[in-house]
Amino acid sequence: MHKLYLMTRSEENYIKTIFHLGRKGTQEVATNAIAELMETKPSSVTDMIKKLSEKNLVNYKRYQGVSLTSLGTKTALGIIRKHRLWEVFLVEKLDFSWDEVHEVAEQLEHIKSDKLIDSLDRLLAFPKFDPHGDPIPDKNGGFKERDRDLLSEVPINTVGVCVGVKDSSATFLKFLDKNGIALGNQISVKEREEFDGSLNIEIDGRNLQISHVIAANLYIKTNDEI
Amino acid sequence: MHKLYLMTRSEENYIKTIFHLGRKGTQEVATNAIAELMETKPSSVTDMIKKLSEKNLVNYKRYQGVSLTSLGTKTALGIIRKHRLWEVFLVEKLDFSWDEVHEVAEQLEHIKSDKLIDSLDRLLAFPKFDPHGDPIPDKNGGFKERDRDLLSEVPINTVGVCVGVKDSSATFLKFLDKNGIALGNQISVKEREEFDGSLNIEIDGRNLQISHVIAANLYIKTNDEI
DNA sequence: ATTAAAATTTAGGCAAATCTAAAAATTTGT
DNA sequence: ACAAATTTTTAGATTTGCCTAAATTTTAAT
Ligand SMILES: [Mn+2]
Ligand SMILES: [Mn+2]
Ligand SMILES: [Mn+2]
Ligand SMILES: [Mn+2]
Repeated sequence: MHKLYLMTRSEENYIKTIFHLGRKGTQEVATNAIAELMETKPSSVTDMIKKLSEKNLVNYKRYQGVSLTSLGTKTALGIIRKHRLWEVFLVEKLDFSWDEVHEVAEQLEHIKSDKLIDSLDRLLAFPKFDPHGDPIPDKNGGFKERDRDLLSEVPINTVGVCVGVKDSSATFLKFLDKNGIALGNQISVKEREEFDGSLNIEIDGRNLQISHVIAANLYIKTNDEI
Repeated sequence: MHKLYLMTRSEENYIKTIFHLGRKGTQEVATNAIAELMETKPSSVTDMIKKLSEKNLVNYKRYQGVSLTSLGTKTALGIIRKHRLWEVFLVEKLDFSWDEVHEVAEQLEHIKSDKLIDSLDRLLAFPKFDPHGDPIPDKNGGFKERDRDLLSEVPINTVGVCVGVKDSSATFLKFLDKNGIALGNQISVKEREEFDGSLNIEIDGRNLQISHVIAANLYIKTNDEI
């Protein structure tokens, strides 16, 4: 029934991009937004959208943007599941660092084999999150965003654990490495500088001053939950 | 220097096919042979050969067939290395059976990342042979064909170990499974039926009658070496 | 040595995925 | 409300990899 298996790599990349853009706003996804994220031209996007629409992967009305159908969403989740499982594999089994995995996972996510990905899942002991703290959809596409907050938005004296990054560019991740910030670290927010929004935090015992930009790209899971 | 990295999947598949066809005979590889193995048309092969020739991957003179250049050979060995390492991975780490790995490896062999393949090599403890008994080229493309003989061609009373298959189609491999024939098995040749070339062998203690066709697709490493 | 057969290449086309430039629709600003 | 700016789509090319059909070259058979 689902001919997901005869999708081209390009089609898969469009679907994935539309999924990511669609998550944030509740609006339809704009042609230009897709083009920008995929580093292609709007006219190319329009062409592809028409094809995806034919295949019932997206809802599309001219000039009105696109959204994924349920089939499209399912497809996107399948690709994201593969991407993130491969990222875990690279870190856990092949000793890649978290700033090296994305590029390779971009290739591996297009490998077609249900058995492969389910076996990989088992080998990795069914991980729930990837190396950047992003949730991994299960076999049926089910996944729960973890309850978490940007470090830049929690009140002073909040205590919690670093559970993810918003920006997962290699540049940012290497910066975090250099400053000894990693997922799993205990963090408490000591002070917020009103002038520039920088934070004084305690992380794994050490004191550290981080800019607002950094804080706005770190997710924390606070201890004070119900 | 080597722009191996900007080869398309199609180019890589042609190079790999030319390598495999070139191994056997010492002759140039024929256009039609490539077309048949790749299930494409001779005219398509000619088109691609021209492109590969431009890129200095094959030697080509019109109507005279092709052969790999040293760059082409190096490229082929790189792809074969990846293919076979992935096959080992699938069997050793993901519990695939030896008849299931080839199709997936056909996809995985095109993933571009030196770090990935070298780490995989390490994870697998630098295997020398793939699940079908074929040798795995090392990082530098060096590899030695194991000294072995077709079961159909050794004399009566030869004793040895089953080390490989010539035909590695799923059909043949499943047949071997069904008859309890696996790599590593001790084999001794008891009798050869002149009429049809079938063999009476002892394999891991059991007696078994196998047809000439089967024997002609099983490699044995004999015990009587220097 | 010719002729017939087979192998290979060329010529011309097609589909996918991209692009540039121009046209059309929508949104924004006053 | 209406012109200007922006966004999106269309039109027409290009590249890659493939195809069919026809022409060319090589090989095999008499
Ligand atoms: Mn990633
Ligand atoms: Mn990730
Ligand atoms: Mn194989
Ligand atoms: Mn193999």
